[in-house]
Amino acid sequence: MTRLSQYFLPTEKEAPADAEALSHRMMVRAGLIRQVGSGLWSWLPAGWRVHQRISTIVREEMDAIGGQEMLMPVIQPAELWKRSGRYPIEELFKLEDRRGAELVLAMTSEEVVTTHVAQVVRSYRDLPLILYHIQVKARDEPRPRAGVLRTREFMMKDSYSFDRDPEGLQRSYERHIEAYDRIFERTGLRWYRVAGDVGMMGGTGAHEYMAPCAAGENEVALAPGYAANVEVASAQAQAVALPAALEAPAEVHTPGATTIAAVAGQLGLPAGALLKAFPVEVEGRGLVMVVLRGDHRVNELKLGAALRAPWRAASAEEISERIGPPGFIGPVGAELAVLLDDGVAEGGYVVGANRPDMHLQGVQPGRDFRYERVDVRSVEAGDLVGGQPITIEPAIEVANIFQLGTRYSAVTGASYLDEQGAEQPIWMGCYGIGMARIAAAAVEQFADEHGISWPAAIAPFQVHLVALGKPESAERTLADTVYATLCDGGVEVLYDDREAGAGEKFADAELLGAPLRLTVGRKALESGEIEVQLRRGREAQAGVAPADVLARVAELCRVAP
RNA sequence: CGGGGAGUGGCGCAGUCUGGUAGCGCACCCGGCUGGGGGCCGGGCGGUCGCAGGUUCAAAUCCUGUCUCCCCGACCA
Repeated sequence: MTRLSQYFLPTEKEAPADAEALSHRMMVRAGLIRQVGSGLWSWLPAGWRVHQRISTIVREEMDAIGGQEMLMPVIQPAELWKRSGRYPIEELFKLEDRRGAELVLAMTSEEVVTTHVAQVVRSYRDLPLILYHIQVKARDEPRPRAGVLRTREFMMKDSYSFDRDPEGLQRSYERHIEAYDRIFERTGLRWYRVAGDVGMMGGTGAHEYMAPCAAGENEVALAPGYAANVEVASAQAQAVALPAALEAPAEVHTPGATTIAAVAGQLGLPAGALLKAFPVEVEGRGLVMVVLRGDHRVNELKLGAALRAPWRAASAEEISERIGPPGFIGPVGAELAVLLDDGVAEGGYVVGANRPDMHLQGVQPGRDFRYERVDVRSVEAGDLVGGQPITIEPAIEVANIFQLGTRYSAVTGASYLDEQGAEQPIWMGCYGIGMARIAAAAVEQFADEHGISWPAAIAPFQVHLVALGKPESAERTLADTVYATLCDGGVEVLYDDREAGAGEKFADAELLGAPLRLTVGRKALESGEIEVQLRRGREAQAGVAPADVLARVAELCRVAP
């Protein structure tokens, strides 16, 4: 029962001046959210309805795979986080109580949930187990941005799976994939699941759920049958026309040419005919030289994964001392290990000669320098996967799933006794979904110049009922009747019973974006039919007699996007 | 953390350079008209100009400090 004349829905004609992202502008204008501070947002009644509908879908699908909902605190003892090694994370909010005891605001709940499981689970008979909660998360983001897309406080569903062994973890992980696929199918979003970075979580597998949209902070590489975050994507490089290798490398004078562009320009060659040397200092291994095609870029995440150790770019001093003059270094004759990127094909390349103002031409990898193959470059649009060119598009990360392994169970002593009575570590997975990002992604994907256009499954209201005509008029009386019918029929309906002009009411209806708009006015009185319009595409539908309105709405809700 | 920008009624802005009665549009309140795409007329309410200090006869305006917010980048377990 929601009458707009009484409803706290502060719509605005103009968006805040400093709002850039579409979802930020639209959600504020539509009266769904209001800012409290940087990265801190209130959800107003209509916005919270959207949020709740998303939570409900998530909850239903988590329950469907046997997840058990619980609730863990936002404020947690720092001790737990020190034990897990996550206390130094800069994004972790740290605070003290009045006695000076150290506390944190949880960004996720691995520490707490693992503690409970460690205390309770004793036997292999207690596993597997999936626990989850829908709770506030706090993260001291260096830069909150774009409305509710990146905030310092937000609601997240986080679930945790506990299994006896890696095979069990794999099964729990796959169950989550099923649940998440269904969740995103139900939300009506455009989405895809991509291979993700396992990062410092150090697990054995990770996927991210991505919703493509302009405001997205991630980039996803796509090809038929392939989708991966560019952070981890691999693809076959596009071919580049190369001069043949010379019988032996030949020196060429390249005065002042310290960049790929400068060398390519002086020699009249494409950048891809050069090799780029990127010396890095690797912990426990010392200086190594990463070599890529001149037109390729190093992907630092992939490099970190390939090196399997912390690393940093070598300093200019280290380069001068150990290799040669910066800007003119290359793998030939360098006395250090060379890691050659997969993007470098057979051919004769130009490389730095390790002497000032000199390069070498006709260099052939393998013949002229020894190397170890790695895949450390960033993929680019047009690279091939399975013979098909990839495209790269921005996307919002709306969920992620990780196979954690035994990292947290080891530090909290979460173990069980197997059939032989031997103590075994519990294998864990963790799985997150952000409700706010799903809402924002839906706005980003479907809004048009008139406003939001919600997928029916997460719309704040199914029906936006607009009453036109003077108060107390016959059309108002009819609208009241229609409203009562819809409410009695269990339809989620927002009734615009305000004393306002038609234009204002239609504009607000399109801004708020309910999938279905019903209009009761003079035309309805004359024709005996209530007008029906779908928000998506603003398509007028056949009218409906007041007596049939429930059936018609039910029918349209089934076909509405 | 680096770079850029902004704080003036609820929202969007002008005024600041060149110190001198704080303004405009929208919204809001009252009255009337209109009643199918943000309509019209008339009358109103509402602002210590982010905060603190300084200069001055006088500060939204000049100076110093400080807080907050936004955008780009870095970062993003």
